[in-house]
Amino acid sequence: MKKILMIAGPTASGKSDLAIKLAKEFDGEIVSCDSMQIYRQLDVGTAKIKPEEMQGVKHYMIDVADPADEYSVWEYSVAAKSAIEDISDRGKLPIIVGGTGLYAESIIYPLNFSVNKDEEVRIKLMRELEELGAEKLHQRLEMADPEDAAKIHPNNTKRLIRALEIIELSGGVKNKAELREPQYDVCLFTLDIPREKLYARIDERVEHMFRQGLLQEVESLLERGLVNKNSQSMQAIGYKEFFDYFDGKISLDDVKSQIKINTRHYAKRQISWFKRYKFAHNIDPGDIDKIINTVKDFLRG
RNA sequence: GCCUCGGUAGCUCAGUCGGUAGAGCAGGGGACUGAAAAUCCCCGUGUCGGUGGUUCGAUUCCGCCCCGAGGCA
Repeated sequence: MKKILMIAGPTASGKSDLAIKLAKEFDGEIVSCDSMQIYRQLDVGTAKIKPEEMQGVKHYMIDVADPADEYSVWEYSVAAKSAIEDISDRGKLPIIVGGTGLYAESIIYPLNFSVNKDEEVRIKLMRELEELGAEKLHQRLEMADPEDAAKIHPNNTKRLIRALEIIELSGGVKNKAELREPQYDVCLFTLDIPREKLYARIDERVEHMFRQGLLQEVESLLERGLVNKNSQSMQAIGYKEFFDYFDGKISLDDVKSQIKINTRHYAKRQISWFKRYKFAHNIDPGDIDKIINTVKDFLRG
């Protein structure tokens, strides 16, 4: 199995900096694992690394989709794994970096499904949801796939619809995660810094984004017609909060504090997600010597 | 100075026809391979502004006081 490094953890914990250090130390190349840095033109709000900050280290899976595109784990997984192969074949160390748990999951374990999407079916299901209610649809899922139904709360209509959509389109049941085996030899670091410090860094980062012209970035995206309110990319924190401001419902200060709050919530969810990887090295990103030694051991082993 | 309306959880507010109170947000915890920066679940005791009085019992009724908003002067 190919050896890869993976750096995960909450937003603003210092993943990118650490990744650059390790890439230089171990002759690595970086594969981003971030569902929003995928998009071109979403630079300030996603805290995307700037070309000059890359310090000559090659980056993959950044700026690979248009802001109006819908992107999915499946697409990510295929492209990211091909980048990993490429890096590895050239004798360099692939370093996967990012905070999107599901995307990270798709690197650690193989996905056992492919693209399966149909706008018509989804619209039909959403209409049914309105007419019949979530309870009824959940019961339908229970008939088709009791195991899956047990895992999806009736209030979680987004997941509910997706599950039914998959069943309708595939004519069967959803694939189960339990059957999967790791596809790489992964050395995973989950960055861990005290909550208080993390929140302070988040606040600082949001302030910085505004200074860097976040408002202008969002306005420009809209003015050029590159996105609309419903674009998947506009669901990102740092973007979606502006729409109420454009509608005159809230002030710019409200937008800013809402972004801070949403980012904290997001960080919390990321922390929860990454706890599932019991094999991870939970570590302070400042403890660089220990990290480097851990990587050395990993590469020798 | 007088009148009116407010003063209840960190914030915004609901409520108690008198039996010590509850939502949203914030905060905390969690779930999650198919839209994932998405989506969803769980967690609410606080001198109910202060002080007297009525009452078996007051945050709820009455008096006074303090604070805030508005109106009349």
